[in-house]
Amino acid sequence: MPEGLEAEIWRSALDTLVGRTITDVWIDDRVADPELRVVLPGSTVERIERYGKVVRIHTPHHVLGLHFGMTGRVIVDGVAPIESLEYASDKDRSAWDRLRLGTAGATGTDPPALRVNDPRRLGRSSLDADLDHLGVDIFSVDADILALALSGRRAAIKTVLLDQTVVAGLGNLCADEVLWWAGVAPQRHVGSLTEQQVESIATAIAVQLPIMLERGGSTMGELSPTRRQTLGSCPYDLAPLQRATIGGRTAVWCPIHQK
DNA sequence: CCAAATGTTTTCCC
DNA sequence: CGGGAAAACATTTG
Repeated sequence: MPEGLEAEIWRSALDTLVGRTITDVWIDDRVADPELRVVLPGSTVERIERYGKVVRIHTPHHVLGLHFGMTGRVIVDGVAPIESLEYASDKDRSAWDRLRLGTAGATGTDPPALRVNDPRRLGRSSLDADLDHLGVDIFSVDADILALALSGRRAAIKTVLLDQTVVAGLGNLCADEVLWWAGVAPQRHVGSLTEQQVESIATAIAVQLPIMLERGGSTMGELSPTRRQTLGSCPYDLAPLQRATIGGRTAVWCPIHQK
């Protein structure tokens, strides 16, 4: 579930922690840096930042980076800003918690201020990780920047858009959604795209992602999870949607208007 | 039992 | 060192 849009929703929700002092740190050492429990207690949350799919919690001397893998979710003061459809039968199983932070101040001690819950354990919590390897953030894309980021790449556009070193924050759902709006087929190789097509992709990123964010995240596009799964008809021209594996991920697209 | 799942990372080959 | 493809990772759900 978590793509850049979900990370942004969680960043926003985590703003409530700013100014609080971290008192308790509990982590699953398999997916979190053990140093966290040494350096975080006693430090104050200064600000919350997001870059790509990573949420960063700044304290005076360290930055706690949260990456959510495929199934990570955030619970703030006992409330989940996003309710995942996946694993919905038992979503609050505490055995799936990978990180818990308790804070002094605002709320009592009972629900941890922050829980990261991740059944599949593909997410990671890191300390002072750098972002150098990431490409342009999804909310900073324009046509020129995208053209530059794509230059030198030859693989299918869908694959390249998912590469976090090219554009940081696009996941499988948003990538398909963007290409659907841009009218570009996912298997098209980057080198074969016209300037106009690259521009359309940049526009789709700039226009549609904020709309999806407002609606609640990467599952709120025209190619909804239901439509993807049932392979219904294209909402634009009613042609039957197609599905294939591209770059190791499931791609869904309209064979008529996506060229 | 099998396939698939919203994401990286690693490995191997050019 | 870089691009690309495929496998690996871990766990649950349908």
